Parts: sequence; C-alpha cells; structure tokens
Amino acid sequence: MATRPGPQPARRDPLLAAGSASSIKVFTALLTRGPMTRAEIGAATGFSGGAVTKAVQPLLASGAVRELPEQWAPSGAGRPAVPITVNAEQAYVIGVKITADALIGVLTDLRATVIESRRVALPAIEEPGHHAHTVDPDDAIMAVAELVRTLSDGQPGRADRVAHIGVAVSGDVEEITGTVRFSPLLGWRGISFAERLASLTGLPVSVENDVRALTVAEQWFGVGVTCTSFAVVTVGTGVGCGLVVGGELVAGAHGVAGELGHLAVDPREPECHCGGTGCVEAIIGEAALLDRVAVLADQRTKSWQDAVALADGPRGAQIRSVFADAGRVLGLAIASVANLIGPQRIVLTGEALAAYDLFAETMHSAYAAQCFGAARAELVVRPLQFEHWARGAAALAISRLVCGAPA
Amino acid sequence: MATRPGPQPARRDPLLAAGSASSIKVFTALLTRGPMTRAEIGAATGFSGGAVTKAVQPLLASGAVRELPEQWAPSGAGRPAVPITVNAEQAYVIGVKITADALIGVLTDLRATVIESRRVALPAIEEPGHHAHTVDPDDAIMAVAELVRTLSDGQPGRADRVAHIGVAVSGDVEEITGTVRFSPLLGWRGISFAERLASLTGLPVSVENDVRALTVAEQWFGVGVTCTSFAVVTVGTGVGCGLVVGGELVAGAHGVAGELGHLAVDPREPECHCGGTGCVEAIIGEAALLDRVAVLADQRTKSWQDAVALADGPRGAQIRSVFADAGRVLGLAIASVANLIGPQRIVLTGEALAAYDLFAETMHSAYAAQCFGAARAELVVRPLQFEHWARGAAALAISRLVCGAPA
DNA sequence: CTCAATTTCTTGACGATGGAAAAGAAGTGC
DNA sequence: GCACTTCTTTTCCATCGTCAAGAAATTGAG
Repeated sequence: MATRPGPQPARRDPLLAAGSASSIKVFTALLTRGPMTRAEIGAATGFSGGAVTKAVQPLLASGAVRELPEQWAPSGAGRPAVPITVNAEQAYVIGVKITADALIGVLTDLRATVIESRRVALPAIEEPGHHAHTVDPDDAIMAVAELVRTLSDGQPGRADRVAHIGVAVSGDVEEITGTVRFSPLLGWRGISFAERLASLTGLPVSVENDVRALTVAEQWFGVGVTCTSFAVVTVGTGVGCGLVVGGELVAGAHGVAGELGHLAVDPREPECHCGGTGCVEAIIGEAALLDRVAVLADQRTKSWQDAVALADGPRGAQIRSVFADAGRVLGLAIASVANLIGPQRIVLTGEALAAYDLFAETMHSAYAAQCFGAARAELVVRPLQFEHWARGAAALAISRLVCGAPA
Repeated sequence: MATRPGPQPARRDPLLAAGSASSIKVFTALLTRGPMTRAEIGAATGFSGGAVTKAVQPLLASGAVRELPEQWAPSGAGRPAVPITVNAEQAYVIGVKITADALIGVLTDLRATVIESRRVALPAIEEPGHHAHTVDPDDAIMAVAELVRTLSDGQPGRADRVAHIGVAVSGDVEEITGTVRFSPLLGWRGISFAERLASLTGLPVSVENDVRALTVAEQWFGVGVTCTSFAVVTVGTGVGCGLVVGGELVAGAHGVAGELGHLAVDPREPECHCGGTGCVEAIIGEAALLDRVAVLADQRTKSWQDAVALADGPRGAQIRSVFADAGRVLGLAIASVANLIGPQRIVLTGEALAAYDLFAETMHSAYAAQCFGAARAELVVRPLQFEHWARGAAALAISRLVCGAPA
C-alpha cells in the first residue's frame, strides 16, 4: 500500500486528552444534561462529591468546561451552588449526510447545535440498467472535502476549531475503519471513505450508517438523555431502525441490525429487492408508496410532499386509504420492535412524516393493538428537518471526539 | 404486613462472600469455560498474571476452586501450568419449571449438570369459562416446596449443600422481587412467589420468565460461552424469544421483551388472544397448529408427538403441508430477529422441535430468503429434553448465586 | 549431570481511582 | 452576629490492577 500524499491526517482529536475516565463521564453528563452544579453532577453520575471536584478540576483547567455566574440557582439556604457548563464552542464538528443527489452538511458546536448548514447538489451518473442514478465515490469525497472547507471557512478563525468530521451514508458501513462496505442507494462497494477524506482534509473522520448516526444523535441529545433503551424508526426512501439497548447502540454481529424495513408482514405482497417477501419497505417505502399514489393519481410523484398534495385532489379518498394502509403496516412494524426489544421509547422520524396526518390514526391504532401487554413503548414523533440527517452525522463526530475510538 | 411464620429465609447464599469483583469474574470464567490454568485465565479475562494470582487465592482458600493434578497439560518447555477448576459440587441448586399440569424439578451442580430430576403432576382446577385449566398458586408453592425437599433429601448430606432455588414460570415475572405479575397459562396474577417459597424452604429463591431462564442457561453454559449476542427462540405452547445483546439479557423497559410470538406476519389471519392480528403464535403455536392438524386428521391431538405421528396417516400430505407452512412462518419470525437485532447466533428450541423434520426445510429456506444481507445469524437447533426448562431455572439460580442480586 | 532456556506463578512496590469524613466556604434567617 | 444549611474542597485511606523482579518447575542441549 503506497502512502497517499497530501495533507497529513492531523488528528486534532485529543479534546479531552487529559481526560481520565471519570472526567470524561462528567464531561458527557454536562454535555448532554446541560449545566449542572457539582452536587447535581454527583447525583447524576453516582460519584461522590470529592470525586466530582477531582474530575472537574482538569476540565476547568483545560477549558473544556467553565463555571457560570450562578444567577439561575434556586438560592435556598446554604452555600450557593456553582453551575458548570461545557464550553460548547471550544470546538466545532462538521456532519455530512450523503444522499443520492446531494450532500447536506452542518457545522455544529459540541452540543450539536447547528451553526451553519449547506446543501450542495451531487452530479449523478446515469448507469445503464440501473433504475436510480448512482454517485461516483471519488466525486463525492472531493465534494465532501470542498463542503467541509466551505463550512470551516464561513468565519475567520473558525477553521482552527473544527475538530472532527462525521459522515452519514445509507447502507452497510464498517464503522471501525470508516469503510462503506455496500451502499445500494449510492452504488458503492468497499470505499475507504474515512481514510480518504481524512487525508484530504487533515481532520479525523468517522463514517456511519445514516440511521445509526441519527440514533447516536438521539442517544446524546435526544430521548437517550433520559432513556437507556430506545429505538429510532425512520421512514423515507427506506425503512430503518436504530436501537439502543442498555445504553449501547446495537451494531449487529455482522454489522447489520435494525433492518426494520425487511420484516415480513404480509405474504401476499410481491418480492422485495432484498429477496424477501412482504417486507415492510416494499409496502411503505418511498418507491412503493409513491408508485401506488402515482397510479391512482395518474401522475408522477417525486416526493412525499407531492403525494400528500394529491390526497386532496381527485381520487383523494383512494389515495388517503393508501396512506392509511401504510400507517397500519408501519404501526405493526413499530409494534414488532416494541414486542421484541421492549424499549422505553420509540422515536419515529423520516421524510415520510410529511404525510403524518394521513397515516397517524391507523398507525397508532395498529400499534396499540399489536403491542403485547406492557410492551407499549411511548411513541415520540419527530418531524424531520432537512438537516437532521447531517446533524446526526455531527452527533456521531461529537461522540467520537469525546469518547475517542474510530477515526 | 404480618411476617409470615415458619422456617426463616436462611439466605445460605454467600458462596463467594469473600469475592471481590475480580474473583467473581475469574470464578465465572472458570465455571463457564471449564478448567483453565492461571495463564489461560489471564488471557480469557484480560487480567495480568499478578491480578489472576491475587484473584485466585481467596477462591482456593474458600474452596470455591481447586487445583488439578496437572495431567492433561500440553507439557512444553517451562514450568508446567496448573489447571484450576471450579468445585462444581461444593454447592447444588434446584431448578423448577412450573407448567399448567406438572412441576419439573432438577438438582444440579454449579455447572448446571443435572444430578437428579423429577416430575410431579399438579392438580388442575377447571375454571368455568376458561378453556385451559389453571393452577392454584398456593397448591403450586406447596408442591414446589415439597419437590425441593424431595430433591434435597435424595442423598444424605445433600440438603446442606443446596444453596439456591430457581423457578421458571411462563408469563410476566418481576425478577427483582420474584413476583409473578401475570401468567395467563397458569391463571396467576400478582403472586409473591419468591418470598413465599423462600419462607417455606429457608432458601433464597429467584423466579424468572421461563424463556429468559432458558436464555440464562445458554448464556452461561451454552452458546453464550463464545457469543456476546444471541437469541433463543422457543416454539411450543407459545412462541417466545430470549435476547442477549452485548452480553446482557434484554429485560425490556416494562418487563416485556422477546415477544416473538406476537409479531404480525399475516394480516389474513384471525385475531390472536393478545388482541393483535396475524401473530406468529396464533399461527404456529401449539393450540393453533394442533387444531389445524386435528381438523384434517379428524382426531384430537394432544401433543406435538401426536401430530407428528398423524403426518404418516391418511391425509398425511395435507398435514405435512400444515407443518411446512408453519415452518415458513417460523423462518420469517426468526429472520425478523436476525434483521432487527443482528445476533451472532440463534438457538432454536422448544417442544415443537419434535416436528422438526416436518418443518425444517421450509423454515430454513424462508429464513435464508428473508434475512437481510449479512444478518444471517447461525442457527443452532437444540432438541428439547423434558428437563431443559427446569435446568434453565437451575442456571438462573446459579447465576444469582454467583453474581448475587435478587433473592 | 549440569546448565541454559523457557514458561508459569508469586510477590511487593507503585500509581490510579474513588469513597468517607472532616474542614472550609458562602450564603440564609433570625 | 449567630446558628444553620448546603455546597465544595481537602485529607486520608482502602482497593485494584499493573509492572517488574524473582522464584519455581520443567525441557533439552552439551
């Protein structure tokens, strides 16, 4: 293997280089559960007071956290508590989501608050015999590097603070090495994405499956703050699912897990592209559903929004019943997750939420009916903003930055 | 709450009372991975040599483990290694499985090797309006206590060594307190089983859901020895599933998990007793399947064996196709587990394996077809002996005895 | 037989970790 | 100012596990 020339992978990583295990624990607690006083940190982490003081000291010294002018303290009797907060702007991360036709990139602070977001179109290659267009991996990597540069240079001095890049790709990703094993959507196979992007940008790069990245975002900054066991269900082009059990993201022994889209729910349905029969995705995935709507409306539909719009037109009743039926299937699929894993909560998100009003009722009732006993996890519906996927990638980057691991 | 009189709950537990965390780790490694030399223990647990020595010392002193006359060492150069083994007979446990019409109890050593097993019939109560008979909980507890006594007294001196009782019950069990929240099969609701049995026997008692107990057995003495992520699928009266993810048994946020029997796989099927539609259990559970066979054979069938026998009689072809169809559904259900969790292996067991030959082919092909990509976990088919459920309960007792926790 | 070489096991010093308890700090309420 | 409360810091200590040195027990070569 020849060493690739170009900017060295600088590895600016060690944000918490001085961090002992307890310091990292305290830091992540502060990062995810907002400003807290030392006493609260102790309660939240289970550490004794003394241990908290010891853990906080190096964090203060390194500028990772700072004390707040105590203002908002409830000020009862006793010595006033000093709230401590993470210096969220001490470092930035960039998250990029790669879709078949565009890149979406966000620059966020350590709390995953989006500071700037950008979308750039990707040139598509029409491949003969392939119904969807695919993306050239070299083009994509160059374009991501360019996008990273643009986001980094948005403000003077900003570039120095960008500490990590997270990339979210649909498909099978080997997270340790940041290699895209296989992405049907993009037509990629065995692309050493992280390595190549790191060498182009000089920054550490983490690559993950998009649904899993979104799940990491929930784990750190969403329902995971109060839950050790939850699922994230996404419905859009595909139907996916990220699982956190016992506080840990479920990776799957062979890198595959959360393939909710390929549960078999109806033997009458035709074969799915995966080789299975009656797959959820083959019924309520974008392609299947929009096709069905298009046939009824006698008009091509390119997005969930289009389809929703048609539900008010002629044959609206039939179109609405297509959505209602999809809602039922989705409800059953979510119930399968609840029955099998028993998570505390299930977050529902994805592009299909544009049609939420059209399928909510049947989804909820099918879900409620199919859930076994007490398995009925609380459903959290999370409408998807266009940069959410990229923010998931940013959350991935933050988690790597804080906890270390793959680069 | 009046304190119940009778023999005190003696809590003979502290088998490893002197056990520090590392000692317990070493002990469980020895228990589950057989005799090992100190060097091997170090490799297996990740401890340094010194740490192993220190951890082993108290175990040797307390008689928990012993050195073996080194015989079987591969004897290369260097100081010969001394294999160390758990004193499996230093303590016994008793595992009891409660079914609707009988108790099955086993006495095992610490390696879950069955030393003696017994089955006693339970008097059934016919309840008006209830299609199956139920069991009076008081009768059952008395009968279990009696069974424990019988197994304990099988040999002089044995009773003193019995250290823990595990009980496996179908249904919803709160393991912490050993309370049976709801068992439809037995018709129980809110029975403080562990507490009452402990007070009757003077021994610590752990109660668990039967499928989960079987899963603990696999975790400690089965596939779990080489796997940190696996599923146990049982098919019999019901269809259940125990999950181990990241080395931890999945309990479910509300105590419910692994309800594989209530995945929806076919909207054409009638409603299941759980309120869902197209549940796996309503298609291939004992009741559903035997009914279908009975109709075809024009003859009542009471067990899987009966049904299998009929497959050679008149209308055998049709009966065989019933099994084949059940195999297909089972294959899809198992694939759902594989697709969602991505375990390394899936253990298939349960009474229905009596009919394995009749459904194996369709099951395997449906499983293979429905598994998404690399999710195809290795299937381990584990024919069920009649005391396996009870041995699961014993494994539960061992795990509690060694790791502490609920009593 | 003697002597390296080798591997296993033991021991003791050391650093890291985190808890308990006491002391100190900084307020409130009277 | 004084008691009282609560938060934070400090000090001391027990535990844990690594490291390095050395003791023990064997093989195999000379």
